[in-house]
Amino acid sequence: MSAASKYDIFQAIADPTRRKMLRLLADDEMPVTVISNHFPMSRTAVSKHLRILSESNLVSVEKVGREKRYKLQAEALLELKQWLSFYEQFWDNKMTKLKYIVEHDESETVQIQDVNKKS
Amino acid sequence: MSAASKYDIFQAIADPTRRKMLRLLADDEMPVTVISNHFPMSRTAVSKHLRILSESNLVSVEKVGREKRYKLQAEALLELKQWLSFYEQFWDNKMTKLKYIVEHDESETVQIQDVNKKS
DNA sequence: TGAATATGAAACCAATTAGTTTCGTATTTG
DNA sequence: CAAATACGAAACTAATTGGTTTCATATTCA
Repeated sequence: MSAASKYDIFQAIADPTRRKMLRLLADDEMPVTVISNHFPMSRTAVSKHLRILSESNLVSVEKVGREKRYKLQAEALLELKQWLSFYEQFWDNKMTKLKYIVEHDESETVQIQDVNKKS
Repeated sequence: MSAASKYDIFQAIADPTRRKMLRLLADDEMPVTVISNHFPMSRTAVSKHLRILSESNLVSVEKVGREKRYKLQAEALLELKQWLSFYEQFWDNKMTKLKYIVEHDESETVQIQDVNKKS
């Protein structure tokens, strides 16, 4: 597929500014200058963030005339989803427990914390 | 609930060492010394990583005698899942497209890349 | 063609991060 | 009680990060 991503996706989304950029690009693709209007930093700084997002394949770039359109590539987030999926078993267990408590009406008001209590 | 997490969860999982620690603790809770046997760094360094995981509520600590048992708190990852869920709409679109291609047998061998091609 | 626009590379800087070693304090055990 | 064990705080360091400004290049437009 594309070149091996130099940047870790976990690293890429660690920065709040970059997460906001992804969210912005989810609405529409746009060039650097437009993107930088949404952030309190220089266009160059924005450009650097975009490079990191690009190197982790979270955004793609298309040159149109003298501008470069940055576009969200959400599929890159599948790696994150996959990573997360391993841990779902733990929530599932909690959910199962919670479901049990609710169904057996062990208390009047269900307190989420109770799910974690030692039995 | 617990004290406001000083550490961002995105930040916490950005580090590969910390991700490995979470994976290790998924198998069982254990004290620092045992954990540090799995990593090529000092016990103190491991301890610092655990503090970050702890401050983002990804692990909890229970003091047992002179040791402290670190335990995975996978529910903290729900924040990540929620963040991710917003972007699922994009994969879903791709999936819908792929499903269409498969069902209408547009080519002998389905090439995943085709899904992204301009129409 | 010449001015304006869009962009990133380069050099630089301050703050943060991930590690180290050294030391102090609990707790257990002989 | 004294020695051993478990742990983190403190002080320090090197590398990385997130930002800056300045400059060069490509493209468009009048």
